[in-house]
Amino acid sequence: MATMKDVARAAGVSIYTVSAALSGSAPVSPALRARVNKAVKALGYERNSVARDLRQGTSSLIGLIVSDVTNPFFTEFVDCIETHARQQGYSVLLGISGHDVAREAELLRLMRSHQAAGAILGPAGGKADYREAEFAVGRMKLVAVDNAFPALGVDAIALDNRKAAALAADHLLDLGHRRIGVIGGVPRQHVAQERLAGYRAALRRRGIAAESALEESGNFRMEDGYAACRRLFALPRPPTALFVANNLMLIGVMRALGDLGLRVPQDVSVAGIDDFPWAAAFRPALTVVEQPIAAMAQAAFEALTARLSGADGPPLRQVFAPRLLIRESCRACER
Amino acid sequence: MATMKDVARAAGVSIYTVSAALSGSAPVSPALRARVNKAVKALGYERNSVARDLRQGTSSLIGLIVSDVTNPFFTEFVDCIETHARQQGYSVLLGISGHDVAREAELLRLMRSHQAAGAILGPAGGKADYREAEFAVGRMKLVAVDNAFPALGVDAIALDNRKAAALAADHLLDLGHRRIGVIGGVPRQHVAQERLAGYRAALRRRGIAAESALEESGNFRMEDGYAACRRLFALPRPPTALFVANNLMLIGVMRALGDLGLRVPQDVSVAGIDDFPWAAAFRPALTVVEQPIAAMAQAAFEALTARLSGADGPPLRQVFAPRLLIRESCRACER
DNA sequence: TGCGCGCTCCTAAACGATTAGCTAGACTTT
DNA sequence: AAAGTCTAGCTAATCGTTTAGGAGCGCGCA
Repeated sequence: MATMKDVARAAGVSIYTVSAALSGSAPVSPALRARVNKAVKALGYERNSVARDLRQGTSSLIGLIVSDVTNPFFTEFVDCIETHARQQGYSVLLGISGHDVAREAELLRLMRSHQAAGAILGPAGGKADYREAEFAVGRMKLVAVDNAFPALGVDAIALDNRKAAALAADHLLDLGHRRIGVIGGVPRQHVAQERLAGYRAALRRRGIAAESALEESGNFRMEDGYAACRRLFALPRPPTALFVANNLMLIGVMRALGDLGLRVPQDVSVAGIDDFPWAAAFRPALTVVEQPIAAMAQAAFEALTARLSGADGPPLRQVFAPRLLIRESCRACER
Repeated sequence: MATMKDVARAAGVSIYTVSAALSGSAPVSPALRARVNKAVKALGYERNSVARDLRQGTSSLIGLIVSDVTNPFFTEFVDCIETHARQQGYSVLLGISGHDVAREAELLRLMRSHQAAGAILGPAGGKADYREAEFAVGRMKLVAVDNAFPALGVDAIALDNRKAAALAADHLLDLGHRRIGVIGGVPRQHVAQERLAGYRAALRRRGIAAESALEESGNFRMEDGYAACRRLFALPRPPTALFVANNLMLIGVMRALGDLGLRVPQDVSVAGIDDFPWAAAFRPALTVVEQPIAAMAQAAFEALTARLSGADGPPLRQVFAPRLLIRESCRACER
């Protein structure tokens, strides 16, 4: 509540001196510095960042927009970004888009309006959604993560999603499965398209024709995985194995299989994308493709700070390698 | 980048008129309003919240400090709060304290400095940590959640933690267990103390003496649960059942039991506090005590907005009732 | 002594919005 | 027609910082 003016008066110096003493922007004699510090303590003064930000024209805020915090990928991602941000003196403005492009745009507007220096986001849409986009407009630097693709025109940090899907699919194929159901993600999103493409490519390489009845998709949420799984097993010839495009849907699938009385891996083999802290504690422990989340978060943050400290040039794209974690949810096909 | 001044010039009106037209703070004729709107669109003007906040002396930011986002309780809590906040026109400044009181204090300072209107937090410390606290200092309204207790001097939203622990412990006792190991939380935290007290009270009511060797504790994280569980089963006479004070440690426990080759519930019964989206998909499905997270988040947010709209009076305390979800991880004691 | 240089510190002008206080015109009222 | 009442819009002060531009002082050098 006390302002610099109050501190200056109490210390018997000018506002300038207080500012200089506190920020170190100009030399201040030890005597005055001591008086200032004493006054600061006495009054319990705390700098008003809003005034500072107004004057500086930018703030120490960075935006962080994810489509769904309850998705363990983003949960950990948020955790990592918050840590980096705090260590570098930034505060995090969190937004959750719920896979909704309009909400995402609104959040970006809000963050611009708060003069956030930059933002890291997992875009909610695909190529088609950002035609007329007020996406990278303004001074705010943007870094896209996860569902990131060149057309966005901003730095992008992504997994090699085709490879990730192929890793899981190949594992199932190696075990002899030929009817592999897939539960893909939000069809509009690039990340989902890539994973589906990776799955199809893996089948094609073995000369197996894609069967559209085996291709389901959902919105990356638990209930979508559940529903899609029920649909697949209502088929006249249900699959012998399942590839699920993300962790949340994988959980839904496990629940659905449990409800259907199907055992994993005895009756059905299941592999998914996205490791999560619980995957190994499951019975059966889940075979999944892991993303290097911490490394991706660090890369995203560093890409942002690089832009903030003036780096320009064309948008950069960093692709990370997925890794297959073979646990217990897949077994050789017996049919 | 365009300012009100630019808009005013483009529309041929004064800054006042632009402000009035955009905020509706004073009547503006349709003609001028239209000119203003046209200029706004043409220039792509967006209000600078920083300037507005400086002038108003407060901002539309609210702080949200949790000890650990990767804890599903807080993950969902953050999700709920963000939703309410966005709907009410607030933006969320996220901080993660990592159960560290100093970091929490630093985050609060930061948020005050950003002129946040208020903050919702899951305090990292216990009574002892907030002696000299600069806790509720300043104009910023505070609401405490989860590890909330009267001594904080702010509105508090909490679970009936004793009851929650007793619910779990009684369930195990009803099944005939007499050597029930407990893995408690951060000992410094009120929430952990209450849960431990609830467990002890349940034993006492059955005339069972507490045995300190069976009382372990951890920092509410997975690895703590894992380690504590290993210690309990290294005992000469290990427990026949386990009560685990939170979800993350429960996962750690399940992992540890798996590594030890112990089956749940055949060899050991396990009950915990905190339901989470995966608990029911586990094999065995986990018996846990559920907290009404959404209701608590709503209560927290409403408590905050009530304070923001001027409600004063003594700190309010709202206590929520826990609910036992009996699934498959507990079984009658055979020894 | 006079000049230049380096320090430390000050004064005052920004930053971009909100808003109190005022004015000019239109409309009533008598 | 004069006076009063509204209304819409303007001017200028204000929020709490940062910082350009300058002032005063001490010191060294010619």
